[in-house]
Amino acid sequence: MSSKLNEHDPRVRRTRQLIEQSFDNLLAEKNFDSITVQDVTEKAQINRATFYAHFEDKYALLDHSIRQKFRQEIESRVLNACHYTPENLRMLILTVCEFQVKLNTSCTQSQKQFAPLVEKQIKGQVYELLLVWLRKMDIPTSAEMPATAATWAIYGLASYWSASKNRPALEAYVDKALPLVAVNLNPLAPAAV
Amino acid sequence: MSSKLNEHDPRVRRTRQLIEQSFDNLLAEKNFDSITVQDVTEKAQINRATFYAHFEDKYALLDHSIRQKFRQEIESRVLNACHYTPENLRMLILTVCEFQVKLNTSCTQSQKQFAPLVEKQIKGQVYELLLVWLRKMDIPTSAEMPATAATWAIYGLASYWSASKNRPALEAYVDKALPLVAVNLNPLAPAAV
DNA sequence: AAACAATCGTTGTTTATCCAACAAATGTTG
DNA sequence: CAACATTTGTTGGATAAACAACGATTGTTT
Repeated sequence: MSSKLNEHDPRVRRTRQLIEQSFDNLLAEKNFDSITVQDVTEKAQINRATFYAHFEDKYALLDHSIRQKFRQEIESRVLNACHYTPENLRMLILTVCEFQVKLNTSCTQSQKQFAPLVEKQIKGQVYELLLVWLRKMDIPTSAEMPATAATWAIYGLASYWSASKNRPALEAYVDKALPLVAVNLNPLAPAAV
Repeated sequence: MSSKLNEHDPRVRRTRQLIEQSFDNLLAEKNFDSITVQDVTEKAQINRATFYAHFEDKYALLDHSIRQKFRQEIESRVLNACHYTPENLRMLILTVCEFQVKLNTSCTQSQKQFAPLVEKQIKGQVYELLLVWLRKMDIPTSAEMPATAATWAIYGLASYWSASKNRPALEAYVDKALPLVAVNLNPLAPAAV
């Protein structure tokens, strides 16, 4: 770990990418517990010491990987996710819902142990995004509390939906969820969504 | 260029690979003359100075690229190219013939200017390979002259074939060419092939 | 339990790459 | 032709990655 690496250095980007994709490939073969740091570095063709310059250990890599995947999921759907629009909020909720489902279906049984990790990362990402949105709106109150409330609301609604026996259509569900969340982001016009 | 880079260093292998494949991709887009070193390094996401640590200029890269392609062509056909067998010699002749044809057909007009370069690289590769073969045979005479004769014979026969108006079937042609070349590699039993 | 092997996390040193800057050569435009 | 822009090789200094080695855990075998 030592001092921080320069994120803009091409070398750093390269090795990080190599580590990430090697890890992804390994996860498709084995379960997480049986993956060693050596496995990752061998497949990535990088030195083992270099790994530790980027990640504290393989758990930090897992964290980062989950975070990355969710972020990509958002960015693939939203043109400019950096400011609030009702449409962006829709997409955010929708993304969280689908991410939940994907975990329940496409992932192997053995990977469900990471549910709490995933929850933490998703909430973190959502919270950060909502903070950005709120701070760009000129509101008198602080942004932290509305962001927290909205984050938990979104995650809770998504969990509820993904766990439902026979889920309603996603689009329709999100339409109903939207005003419940937006109310925290529109303090000036709470009912008009 | 400075001092030589360590060929076994993973970093060296990586950047060389990046340069090579960026160059290949660019050649598919533009013609060689309009490709700059900057183009290559930008596409490869490496620093321009690093390029010059690997190649003297873009012409050296072209040389290397041709050499590489021909070598791959051989290695894709021959299991163990490191010693002489009649079958390996067959494959070598065959490879040179097909390489010639490929240049005359699939390549754009503008790339035919490199014919002499290609000739030099092919002959170089063939010669090196024949030298290895000859030196593993316990023959009293030196290996250089037989290797030279065979190299030119192979290249000449391949050129002749690829330039023919209506080419005979490659397999049949190679069968006839084989003894003409093998005679230089079998000094002890020249007629028995 | 003891012996053994594999993995871990760290360290000091060497090497490759990055980066910014430069003069020189080349290409382009008016 | 002259002014200008682009590309070319090269340089010195900073930083990331490679490498080998190490003690410390951890896991396995007997």
